[in-house]
Amino acid sequence: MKNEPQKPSDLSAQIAQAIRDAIISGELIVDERLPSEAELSDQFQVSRPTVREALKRLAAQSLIRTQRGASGGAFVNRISFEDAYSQQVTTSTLLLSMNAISFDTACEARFALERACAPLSAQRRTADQLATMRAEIFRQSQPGLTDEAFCSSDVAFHRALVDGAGNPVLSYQLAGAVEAMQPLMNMITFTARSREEIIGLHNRIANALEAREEAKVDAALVELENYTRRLAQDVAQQHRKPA
Amino acid sequence: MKNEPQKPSDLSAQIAQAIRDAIISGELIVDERLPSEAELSDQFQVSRPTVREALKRLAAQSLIRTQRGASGGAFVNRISFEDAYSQQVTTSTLLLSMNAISFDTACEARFALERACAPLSAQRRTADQLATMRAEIFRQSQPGLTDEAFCSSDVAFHRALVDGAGNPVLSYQLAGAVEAMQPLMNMITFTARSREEIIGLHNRIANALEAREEAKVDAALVELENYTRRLAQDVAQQHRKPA
DNA sequence: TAATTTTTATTTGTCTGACATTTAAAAGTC
DNA sequence: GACTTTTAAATGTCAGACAAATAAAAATTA
Repeated sequence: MKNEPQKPSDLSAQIAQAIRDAIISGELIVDERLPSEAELSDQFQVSRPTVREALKRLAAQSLIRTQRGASGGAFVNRISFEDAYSQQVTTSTLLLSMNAISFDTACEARFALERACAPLSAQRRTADQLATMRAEIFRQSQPGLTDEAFCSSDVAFHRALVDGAGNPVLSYQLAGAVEAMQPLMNMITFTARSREEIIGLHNRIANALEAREEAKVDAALVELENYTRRLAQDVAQQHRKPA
Repeated sequence: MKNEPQKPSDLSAQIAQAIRDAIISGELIVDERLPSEAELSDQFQVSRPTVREALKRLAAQSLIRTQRGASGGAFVNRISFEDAYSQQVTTSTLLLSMNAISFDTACEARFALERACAPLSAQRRTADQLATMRAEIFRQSQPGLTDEAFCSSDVAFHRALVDGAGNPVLSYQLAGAVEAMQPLMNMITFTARSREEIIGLHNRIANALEAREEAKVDAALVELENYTRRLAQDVAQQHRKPA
């Protein structure tokens, strides 16, 4: 854990980086206790508030956790898929909403990624995952369902599809992407979408997965992508000439 | 920007969450200036150090940036692809190294994702991107190249492939994944890999992209995946019986 | 008047020192 | 030996101060 590798400003950022590097390099291992704030103050020759600001930066990235009391302190955190996933969703959501990503671009990326795990899912999906998808389809066909509930069920359906691949790395990457794009999707297709059409395609996906037919899963996903993009184009068209 | 929606501890985390929510909801927009630290202290009824810890948490996520001096302050940051990308690499790298992800799992995910953008890349790759890939292949075939340099060239090659899809969202997602997995890849294949074999496959990929033949790109990627996984199995075998 | 320099006010960055709170371990008690 | 009390160590929070940067206002000068 060396001391100052950066340009001269923002001590707390420098210290955070030094500790971060130590964690990434393996110099500090999971569940290892960092020196106390007082000791870090001495080591880095800064005050305790500065050290604390550095530690809070690391805590925000889930790199450490802190515990109060005797034998408490800051500990290197084992980053869980949940941690990584929720961080990715936050970041990706803002990234998309702040950078004027076109619906088409987001949609293309989303379905490209989803189709990537369709073959694996066709091979490996469990009965449980299939049941989840069926249950979500059932929810989606309930008459009184709000738009919000329909969308969240939509996300759950696709999440089950992705989880079917049985690869936690894929699930982490894809679920983050799908969820981050959902607000963008919803905003455009909220009013225009036909639930029947979507439910029909969901059913085709579920049936294809049940029969473990990769090609049919892929075909249904392609249709869903085309339908979604067509929808968005229609909505855009209407916005241009609202007469 | 409401005040306390959480359980009673870690004020700085609560305040950070409140501001984070305000940014995500759009209540605070890009480049908008937050109240000064003193004003936030008043609003949230906490001391300035506590406010500062909250702001540092947000800065660690690239949600805000700060500027000193008169008319300085904390501003809502427009998250760039670079920000999101580097954060994702850090998180994903640690996620993989801390959770005993098997090489096979990581490898499967990586190539599944990469194959997802191969068709798009075949359609859209620019002459420039193709030239980048050729240049990296050339580097890889230089005799005196260190293992580290070979690996970083490998990453650059695949990055160009991904960028060829012309979809920044895909590039962001994929490049993060590929780069995060590279250390894991290298660790296992460093000594055992045959550069000739890999360069041959890279050439096949580049040729297929030049001819815009999706199927051939995919086939070459599948072969590269199989080769890589076979390699890893061999290495694992040797470790078990080192005689 | 116009350009330049100086001053000033505001804001973040950092430090010192203190107290509150939590928690595990040590000491004491029955 | 089991339980209670005390103690010490650590993080969480606060108050007040000064340093440094920076933009705007004021003063100065050509």
